[in-house]
Amino acid sequence: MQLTQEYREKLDGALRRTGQRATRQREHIFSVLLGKRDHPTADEVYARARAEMPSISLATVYNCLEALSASGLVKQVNFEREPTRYCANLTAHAHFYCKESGEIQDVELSEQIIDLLKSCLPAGHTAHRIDIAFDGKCGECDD
Amino acid sequence: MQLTQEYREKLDGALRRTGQRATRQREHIFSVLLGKRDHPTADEVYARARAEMPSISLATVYNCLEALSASGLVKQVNFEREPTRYCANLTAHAHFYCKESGEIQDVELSEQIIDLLKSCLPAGHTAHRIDIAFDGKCGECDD
DNA sequence: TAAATAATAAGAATTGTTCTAAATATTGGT
DNA sequence: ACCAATATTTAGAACAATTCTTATTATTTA
Repeated sequence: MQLTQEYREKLDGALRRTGQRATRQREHIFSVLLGKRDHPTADEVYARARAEMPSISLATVYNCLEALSASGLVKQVNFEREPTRYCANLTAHAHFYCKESGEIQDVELSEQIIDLLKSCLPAGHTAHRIDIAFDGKCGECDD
Repeated sequence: MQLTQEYREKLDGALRRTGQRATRQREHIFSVLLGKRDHPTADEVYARARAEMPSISLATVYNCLEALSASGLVKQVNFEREPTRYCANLTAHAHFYCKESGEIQDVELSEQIIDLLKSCLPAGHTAHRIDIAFDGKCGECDD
């Protein structure tokens, strides 16, 4: 899995802007996330990363995921107390988690509905992030 | 902190309905949550509970909080990877977390907006729970 | 190219939570 | 009220995800 020129520039720029260095490992982890757009845990990213870079360590995977999150290229997704998952979809979206199949899906949200949610906040409060997670049954698992 | 008759009946009924027993410890933990309606972590609940019941153990606190959640009287609230927090507010509401003050506030949501959110789901998907967490600055911390 | 700085690797440490097993409490049937 | 059956509590060990530590290696800057 090679990063296209476009994504490499995006990555280098984003890292530099946040005072971080572009390294082979960070590039590789980014390409792993772009390569299969499910919502892997750090362990899963580690397993996929090792396929092409056997010497990478789990600590480095965490480190890279943190660097990518800090640079704004990757989002961390949490469901209750489960391991953090990572995704490279940067559009405003929520997540749907089907406990039956274990599958996680992105749910696109309009600006409109985000604004509507923000309007529920008490005066003076400013939200710089909104996390929305649905729990339920997906189409396949639903009776 | 004594449970009112009303709340004791609510508790006993809810526990019985979910096949669980009413115990001194569960009553006490419930009263702790009703007594101060912030969003304490298990450790904080433990500290408060011990004030009146010094022999209670942390494992029991976790156990009671789990029993109360299972019975539907208490909600678990998670912010990213932080320790789970517990609250006895059962109305549909979101949470606002101010990282500056550390304060957590309930944000009431209308049925309308919940329905609107549900309507964003792909066909066939049913949500049996929606978690909404705002991150930002609250009125006092905002410039 | 050298010096300064940042990132990596490997494993130890930490944190919040769950598990285990023995002791205790609660419940339902007499 | 009493006994047996079952659930809960306690204390501490175990666990899983993540972070930290330190020496080594890579990247950047001058």
